Amino acid sequence: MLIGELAERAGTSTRTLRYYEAHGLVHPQRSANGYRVYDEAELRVVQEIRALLDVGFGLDDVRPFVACLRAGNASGGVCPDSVLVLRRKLAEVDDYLDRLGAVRQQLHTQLTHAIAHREETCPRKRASAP
Amino acid sequence: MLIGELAERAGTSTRTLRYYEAHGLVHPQRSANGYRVYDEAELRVVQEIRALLDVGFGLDDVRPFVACLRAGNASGGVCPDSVLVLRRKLAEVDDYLDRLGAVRQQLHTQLTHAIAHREETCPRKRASAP
DNA sequence: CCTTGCCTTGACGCTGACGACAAGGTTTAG
DNA sequence: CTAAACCTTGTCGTCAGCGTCAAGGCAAGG
Repeated sequence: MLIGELAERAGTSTRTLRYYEAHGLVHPQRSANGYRVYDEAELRVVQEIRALLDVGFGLDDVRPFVACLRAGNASGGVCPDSVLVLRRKLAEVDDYLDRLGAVRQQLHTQLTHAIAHREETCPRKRASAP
Repeated sequence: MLIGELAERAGTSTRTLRYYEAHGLVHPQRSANGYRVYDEAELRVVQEIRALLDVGFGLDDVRPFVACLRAGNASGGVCPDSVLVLRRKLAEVDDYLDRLGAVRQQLHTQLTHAIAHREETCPRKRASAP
């Protein structure tokens, strides 16, 4: 399988696949003319990479998962290194959820305050929207 | 007040203040020697900018709040344009919270699965941790 | 006069995951 | 012969909010 085919099958671009290779995530063989040749298994690998990036992982975070897949596991997440990353990411996400929740609260408060302010400076006849 | 003093009082850098100016958020006067001269009110403005950026706003989002403060309001959030931004941001945050929650769920599931997998391939004597 | 400590503009660096070219080789079909 | 459709490496651009020099002007104290 050449790079174009893999790109299409994985729903990505050739540029992306070369980028992953430059960062050590895929190691295609080369045919006589210098073309990259991928075997079927790489499709799974690329799909795993894409899925993890979509979820907010960085390329470095993805590496253990790729290695895990290459080691013959059906899922990239079952190896110890992957689990470490999963734990760390879960903690990060929880952290972010907390902060984002606080932000949401703040926005809500500001909005409420602004509405109240509008009612105060420009009151309606009783309490009804037009 | 010169730029260095404002920077320190606002807890930021001179570079940052010049950056805000380049993007039309502050308009200091100039003294005879070309130095930027800020009046006291600008401190509030800069603090508002910083607060909003910290919460995840972009510079463009911040503009209405600055204008609102300059219009004499005690809070930058009470003007109609600011309220629009607040509403939009609240929606964005809610959206992001949803997606982040889904991601969290996925991570949790993967972790659970990985633990189960470990128990399966490398079982303990009964069910206890060392 | 010299140093110190402000200030000025200008311009490159950074982070991440690519997109978008440029300039060229290969293979196949017509 | 040539056009089409692959492939190659290399390099620059993107987004945001600054950090970090660089090179120089201005003011004041000793």
